[in-house]
Amino acid sequence: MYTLSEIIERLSKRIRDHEVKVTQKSAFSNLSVTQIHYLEAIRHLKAAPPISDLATLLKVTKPTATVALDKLEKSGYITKTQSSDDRRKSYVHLTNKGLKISELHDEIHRGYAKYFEKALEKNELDHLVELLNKVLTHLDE
Amino acid sequence: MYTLSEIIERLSKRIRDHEVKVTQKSAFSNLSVTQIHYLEAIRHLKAAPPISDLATLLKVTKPTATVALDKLEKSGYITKTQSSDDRRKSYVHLTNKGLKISELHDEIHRGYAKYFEKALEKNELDHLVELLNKVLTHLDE
DNA sequence: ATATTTAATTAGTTTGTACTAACAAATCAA
DNA sequence: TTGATTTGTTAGTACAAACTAATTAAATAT
Repeated sequence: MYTLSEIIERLSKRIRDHEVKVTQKSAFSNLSVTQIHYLEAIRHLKAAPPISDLATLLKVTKPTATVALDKLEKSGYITKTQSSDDRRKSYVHLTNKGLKISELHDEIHRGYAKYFEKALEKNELDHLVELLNKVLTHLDE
Repeated sequence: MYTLSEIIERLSKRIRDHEVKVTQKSAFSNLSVTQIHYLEAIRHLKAAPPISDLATLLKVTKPTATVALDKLEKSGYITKTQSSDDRRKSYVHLTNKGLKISELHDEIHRGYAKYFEKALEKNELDHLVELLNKVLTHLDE
């Protein structure tokens, strides 16, 4: 029987390992976890974000984001369009290729969720989801 | 209301961020998360392990482990002693300094556990711990 | 005794991700 | 209009963390 802090440590480590492992295969082969996080961030924002917004969101400097996005553009995962009302701005868009990859990434977590589903009964699982939602909601505040 | 896979994604990301953030402060200032994982691994093993064992456990090559441990030795977090029955072997020990740091690291997770405790009632928390233990046990098999 | 294997190291390299400084171009404010 | 600010880029750098190949020394097997 693990304590809560042990559970937190073990579970987060395992999920991370799983993410890295799956990422370094198949469709993701040439993308790092960090790069995929850029794609995810773009997708989760409603409108195509300017580079600064992405830098802020991902907590990196603008040059860091610029360089990372350059790579992603060259490999065809994103495109940039210049804003018409402020021509300094470049909006970042996912290409179909980029969209697919970022959706595949969600699949990793869904895959991991299956382990939970296997380990628990339906009603236990529902309760777990409920409890964890409560925790997450509390963290969001 | 988040789905299970969203929960997994968000929670593991937050815990990781928390770990990195706390690690880059105070007593940890000059140690990376990876380096702390070496210290943790040494502590969690009963006897002082030879370098090869650590490399295997941490899933890196021996040269990688050697270099990492050299650094930790120079900074005074570990020591090495030559085995008497096989003089090729070097056993790795934590110094007091290294022990303290690795224990402090546990503190990070205990700190994170507090967020859970704040968000939930006592009986909810107990139930959550029970359910997550069931998941972890299933994963361990 | 000689060959093979094992433990650890050294050297050299690669990759990923970040930074600062300096700058151009566009916009905004005085 | 002129100066300050903002957006994004380029150039140069730094560092962690990993790898392979080659080497030393010790132990084991033939």
